[in-house]
Amino acid sequence: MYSTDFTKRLLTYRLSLTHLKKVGLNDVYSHLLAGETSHSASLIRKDLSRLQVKGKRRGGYDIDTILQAINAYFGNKERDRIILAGMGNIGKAIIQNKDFEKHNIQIIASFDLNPAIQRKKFSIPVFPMEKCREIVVNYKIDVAILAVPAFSAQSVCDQLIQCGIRGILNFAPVNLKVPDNVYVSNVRLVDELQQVIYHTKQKRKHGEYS
Amino acid sequence: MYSTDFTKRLLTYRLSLTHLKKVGLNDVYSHLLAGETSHSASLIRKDLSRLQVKGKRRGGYDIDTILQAINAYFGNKERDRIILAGMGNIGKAIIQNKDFEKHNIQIIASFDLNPAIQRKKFSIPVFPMEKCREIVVNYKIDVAILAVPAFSAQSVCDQLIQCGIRGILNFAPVNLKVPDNVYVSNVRLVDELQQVIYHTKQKRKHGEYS
DNA sequence: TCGAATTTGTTCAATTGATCACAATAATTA
DNA sequence: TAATTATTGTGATCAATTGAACAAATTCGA
Repeated sequence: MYSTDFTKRLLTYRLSLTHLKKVGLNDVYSHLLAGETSHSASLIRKDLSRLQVKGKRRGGYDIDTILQAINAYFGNKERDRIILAGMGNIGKAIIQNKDFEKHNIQIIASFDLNPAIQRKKFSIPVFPMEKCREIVVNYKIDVAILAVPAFSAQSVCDQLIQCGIRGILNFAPVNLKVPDNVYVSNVRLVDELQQVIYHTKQKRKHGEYS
Repeated sequence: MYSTDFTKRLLTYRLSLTHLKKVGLNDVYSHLLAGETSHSASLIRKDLSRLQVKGKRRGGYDIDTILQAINAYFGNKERDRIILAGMGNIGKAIIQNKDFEKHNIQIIASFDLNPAIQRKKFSIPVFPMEKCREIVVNYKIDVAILAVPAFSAQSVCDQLIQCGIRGILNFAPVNLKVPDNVYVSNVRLVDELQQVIYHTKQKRKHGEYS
């Protein structure tokens, strides 16, 4: 299986390529894409080669061909349906984000422990956790976004897995414990920011300009 | 300079260690921390060695010592002050998040192009972009969170840099172009989710259980 | 049509990063 | 106290990933 870095780079390429296409280009050179994505040209060529995308020598690569290959890699034929656990600030921000729809990802339902929130109206239905199994099973859901407070994250995570969830995007600042047939990816906003702060300070110290 | 992976791991360790401490532990073995963080025990020992944290042979490591070393590594003496650009869904979710405060990061001001939003009351003041330079200079701000829509991301980014910002945490689905004395880290929610979906499917195919 | 210029595709080398393995050391038990 | 067990700390090895370099191919211009 390919490394997660490879997979991540593909999404970076896709972002730049859709942009370049919008700007009016039909072809790219590896150098051009390198400038856009800050990956080296030779690495890009290697990645495209792994995707079995052929370029024309001296002619560059056809953008649509690359985009199709990337989408095929992610299996973007069918629409992916997922659920959301936690309707706090982050949860709300997520369901209001239109980008998921654009990429054929649909959040079909949300869960929250708080009955007051269950009663409020959102763009998607909000259920109590007890409803989780029913929905996961009926709609054959594999993936969940976990956006609950830290103190309940592990417990909600366990419930999700119990219901059949096999992939989790976790926003809670917790290192979840899961069986190894479950895939977890963490988005830790504080950590991300702390890293930016750290590396910014480092650049000031060691950077070429200072 | 150390790799970003190392820096990221330290924050993972910190998360588990504060948890373990809360649970009542004073010491950890590298194996234990390995189980919590899903990094190998030997890698953890190497990392701690790089941090110049000494353990006791057969006695493990003192949790507080590690935590102090990690915090020292990130220079957590002084409070870090940053700004936020964009008061949409993500921006609002960020200022409502209490975790930043807990880690001594203070968001001192926010900026938004929309005058209606500027007039609303939030926990921090919201200014028009024209005020940016004044605040960045007066308060000596280095780092900004960029949470504006994709179409204006590059332009706002340019303005931030123009005002003196040197580190950016970017939430817009755009590959920003910045001079190389500026550090950028991207949080791409759609990409993160797409990766989870992809790897979850892969696990179903190739995983040990299936 | 021929040559020059340019870009891909791929091999090779080198660096980096992680794991392995084990010596050193400390604690525990008999 | 001596033997045994458990854990750190690190040198050596192994693997993976990236970058460099160059041959092959295509286009363009003269």
